[in-house]
Amino acid sequence: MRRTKEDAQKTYDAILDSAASLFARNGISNVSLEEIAKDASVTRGAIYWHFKSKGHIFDALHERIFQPLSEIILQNLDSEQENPLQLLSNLCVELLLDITKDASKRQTMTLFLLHWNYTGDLAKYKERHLAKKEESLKLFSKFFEKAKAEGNIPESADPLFLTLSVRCYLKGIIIEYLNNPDSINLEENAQQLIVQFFKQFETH
Amino acid sequence: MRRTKEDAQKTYDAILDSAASLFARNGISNVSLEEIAKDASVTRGAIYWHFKSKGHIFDALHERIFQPLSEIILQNLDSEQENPLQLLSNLCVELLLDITKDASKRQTMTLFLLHWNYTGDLAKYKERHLAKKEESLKLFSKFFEKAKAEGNIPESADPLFLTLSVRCYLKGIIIEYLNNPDSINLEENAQQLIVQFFKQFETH
DNA sequence: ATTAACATACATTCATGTATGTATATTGTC
DNA sequence: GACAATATACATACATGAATGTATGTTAAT
Repeated sequence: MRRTKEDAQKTYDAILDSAASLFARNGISNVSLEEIAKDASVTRGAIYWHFKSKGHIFDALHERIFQPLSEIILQNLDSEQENPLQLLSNLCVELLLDITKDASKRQTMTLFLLHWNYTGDLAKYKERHLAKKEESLKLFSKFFEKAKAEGNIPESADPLFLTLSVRCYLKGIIIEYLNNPDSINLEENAQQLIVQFFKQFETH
Repeated sequence: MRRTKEDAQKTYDAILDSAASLFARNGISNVSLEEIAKDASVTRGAIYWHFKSKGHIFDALHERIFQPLSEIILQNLDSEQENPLQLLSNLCVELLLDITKDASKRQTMTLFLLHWNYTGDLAKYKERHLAKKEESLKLFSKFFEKAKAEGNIPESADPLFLTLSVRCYLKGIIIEYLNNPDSINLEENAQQLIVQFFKQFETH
């Protein structure tokens, strides 16, 4: 039953898709390879052909996801139209709205914000994954550096510190939403949540 | 080997202590009853005597924890000394500092903010636990209601909405800290993180 | 005497990993 | 361009271990 290379790529993707969906719903350690296989309409044999273990699947998912994220941020950073704080604010709002619309991204977020848990088998990936997250999140501080350069925030402000603040706020909102979507109507309130938050940066 | 009632209570507590510690470190489904038993210096027999299952232990932990939390908030709410926004701000700072100091509270937070995951066996507890969290978190809005009554925030502001915002921010900070403590120096920065955040509520 | 508070032993299930089978794409050779 | 040789892309079968739940044994408090 040997398949063509394209076929193989398809099953590879199907396995990752199923894994992402199941991991997000049930948590990594509550999902068996058998479940993933069934969901992807293959057997465990196929999974073990493409991946060494469940941990390896998890690692592959991380790869597939964090590449695009950094690129989006960089793209936004490049556009020089408005003032950087406004840009960052808009980016945050879009990110939140995106999650409500795109099920795949929602799964991803759920997986890496809620069900991460790097114990046992997954321990070996922790450092590398954290490093990658750090790297992409550091891009956020560029917005504040620009804002500082243009005088939109006071000289005394520390870009890294403000970045941390935004990160935590965003993370909190997203996690709250993923945890129980009924508690926030993100589609309605994302805009206001962010705008209200950014008022703390107004110079007066 | 029948023990006295006090002895029984001690092993009951020891089991919960061990479970909290191990659950927080490794995630609920990555901890076996055998591990808990060993850590508590008993056998699985003792655990099955006191609890029906691992899920039941989890549920008992939830009980043991969320009672005190509500009480703390209510206590703070009662003191009428300063303006309510200042009170809330201080409460938030203290809560953050507390987590850095008190290992037990840190475990609790880790367990219920990070490793919650109500799937399979735990599904039956989800609704009740969420309701209890909702209840205790709604107390936060009382601060904003007071602030509104005293004219510290504009008439147009919605207490529930502002509460949501604070909740998300706090949650984000705590989770970021629990996730990797190296990324935030909470002991140093808690104060500033909160003060900066509360600037958005200043009327000007 | 009875039952509470466990400890021990066992039976079962489930997930993982590996070994093996197999059909077909692909590659090299003429 | 036909044909064999080989590696690929899986499926199937099995072996192992770990975790759970339960049944039963034991001891001392009540």
